[in-house]
Amino acid sequence: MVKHHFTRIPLPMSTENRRKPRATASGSRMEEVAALAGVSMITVSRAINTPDKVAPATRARVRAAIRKTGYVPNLTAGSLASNKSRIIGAIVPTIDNSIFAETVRGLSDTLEAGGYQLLLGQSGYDLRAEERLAAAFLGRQVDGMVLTGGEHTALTAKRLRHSGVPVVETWDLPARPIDMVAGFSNFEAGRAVAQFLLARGYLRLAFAGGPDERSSARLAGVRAALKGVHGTALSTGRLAAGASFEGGGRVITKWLTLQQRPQAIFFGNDALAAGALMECQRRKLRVPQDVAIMGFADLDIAAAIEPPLSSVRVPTRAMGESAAQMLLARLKGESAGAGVCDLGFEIMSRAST
Amino acid sequence: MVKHHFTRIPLPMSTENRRKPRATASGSRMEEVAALAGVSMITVSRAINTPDKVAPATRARVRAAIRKTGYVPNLTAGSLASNKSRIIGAIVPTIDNSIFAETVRGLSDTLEAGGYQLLLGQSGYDLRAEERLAAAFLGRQVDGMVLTGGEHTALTAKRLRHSGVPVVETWDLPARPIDMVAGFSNFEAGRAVAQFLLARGYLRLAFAGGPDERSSARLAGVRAALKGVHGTALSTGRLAAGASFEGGGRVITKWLTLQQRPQAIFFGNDALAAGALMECQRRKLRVPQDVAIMGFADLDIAAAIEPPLSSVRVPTRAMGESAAQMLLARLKGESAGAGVCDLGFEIMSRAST
DNA sequence: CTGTTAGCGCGTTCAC
DNA sequence: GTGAACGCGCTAACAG
Repeated sequence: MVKHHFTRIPLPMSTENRRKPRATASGSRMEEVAALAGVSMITVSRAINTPDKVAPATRARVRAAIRKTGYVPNLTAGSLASNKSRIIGAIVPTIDNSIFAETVRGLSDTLEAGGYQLLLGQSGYDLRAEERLAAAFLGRQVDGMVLTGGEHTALTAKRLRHSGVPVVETWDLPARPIDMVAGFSNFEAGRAVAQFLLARGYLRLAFAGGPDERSSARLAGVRAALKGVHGTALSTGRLAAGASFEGGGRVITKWLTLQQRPQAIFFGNDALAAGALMECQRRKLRVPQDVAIMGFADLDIAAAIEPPLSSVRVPTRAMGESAAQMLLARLKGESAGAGVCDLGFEIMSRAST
Repeated sequence: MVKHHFTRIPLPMSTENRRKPRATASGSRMEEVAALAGVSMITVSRAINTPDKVAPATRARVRAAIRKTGYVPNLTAGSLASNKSRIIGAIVPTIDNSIFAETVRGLSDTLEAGGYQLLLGQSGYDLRAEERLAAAFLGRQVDGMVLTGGEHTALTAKRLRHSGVPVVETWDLPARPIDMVAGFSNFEAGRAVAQFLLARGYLRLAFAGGPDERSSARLAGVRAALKGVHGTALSTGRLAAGASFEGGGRVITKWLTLQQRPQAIFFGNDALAAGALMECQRRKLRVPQDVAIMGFADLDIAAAIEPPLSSVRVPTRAMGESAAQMLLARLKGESAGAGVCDLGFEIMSRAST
């Protein structure tokens, strides 16, 4: 009697037991295209990715076959094989706020033109959330990362440094960047605003901004400008994250209760400043006579509102575009690319100050 | 003499010629984790993806090994093997415009809570661009798609239908949806606005909106409401895509040149309407006595501006959240999920009308 | 310019 | 509860 005790005989699985080709309604595979065009798969691959390396006649046949089959390449498989995803991950605090939306738009437009796509995450100004998103993005083999600001958890920074993918930090000039930077100095912007206001005769200033790192840097800049200047004063109020018209209005309400009222208020962004301006309209307060108002970011509303709002023009869109270009350059192998790109800012003096 | 005429002897390639394990700075592979934990790869996989199916002790050892190695799973490889990417693709006209930004935020937040990520594309109101983006997203094996509006190229619709991935259209109620819908009726919104204005005694109306399909639907609704009502008139002006304060101001300038001036202007969005309002302030025109102004979307600025702006509250954020929930439900296998979700709208009557 | 071979890193399938 | 093999669909590396 034969004892059936085979300790593993690696028989090929019966065809029935093989994993079925996926029930993909999503169409044909490269193999079919190759068969139809009478070439090998690699030729199809090249006709798609590097058309120059394929003879024109062959290329035409492959293209025809692609059209006939309705073939859509599976980029996931391509990514796995090539270790290139052609995806860039970007993390912004929020997209509601037009200031970051512009940066995302610059990023997205430039990346799409370069054949890359944007995986977008919102951190909600929460560095833990940023950490989770960054990990998830790295797991997806993004080819590059764009972050907002220079403040991250230690783990985020470590992972990104070790990942080997190019990284661009935006919206600030971090003292110790992870990799590349496309930003401007929030500290210098704060200082410039304070100097501007001082020069116009406003000595008692107020600062009303968010709790984030960049806002803090601007506040530090304001402090630096005021330091040792006689007769100056600074009140500060931190607002919850986010930029609302309503929040700006509340600052005016609060301001009215103060004893020594500040002569000028520097807001963390134009939405707050515009909200304050509208509250002043409602209360018949004169701007800038009763209180001068300064915004930040120079959104469209700054020039449109009455009275026009002084603000700080920052390179919102340019930061996105530059970040994308720096990444694209690095990904093309131009490793020499500029490391830190200071895109500057500009004080826009209008009627509100 | 032996004749060396081997017509292909599949010798293993010499080790030197093998493709090198990628120069990945990005860390360890699952194999190393498995070795360290003394288990097989599949157990590591299960400890990550379906922890319940692994004994607690084993799970703990795997977790420790993951921590020690700093292992980050390669989701691309996982996607290829499982045919699931845990990525949702979304295409909006633009992200600059706060109205879509809110929807994207709702989407992103809900998807991230469900373990999915958002691949974002901007079409710039261009259906061809949408077509390209949709193809690229499908090629990336997205698990679901979210589109803005119900108008797409025939090819886009066909590809999406054939793809088998769940699709949600937002911001309108298409007559013939591709799959699911989370929106509201732009036609009815237009009609409701016209009826609202007529009821308040404004008979000569103007419509100033963008060139997109949803704007056209609202205009059609306005027309329907005016039809057969004696003494009414309608001027229309189409603005370039996008919503700027400045554009709204220009409408007022144009309006001043008209002979029979419309008594009320219905704008395609609040940015235009607010821009118009600010232009009126500048020109000392009284709102609504000289001209009534109606916005759309009920952005924050509508309630904040002076005079407060009548508008139509639309479920910007809810559309994003609902779209995400519908997709997540479908992806969990709850195929019964509601097909069309009309989230409605609400006329916000304020001082500008 | 075109083809052959091997394998990217993981999840699925079945067996135990 | 755990494991072994196979292959997802494509591209890198070579040879011709």
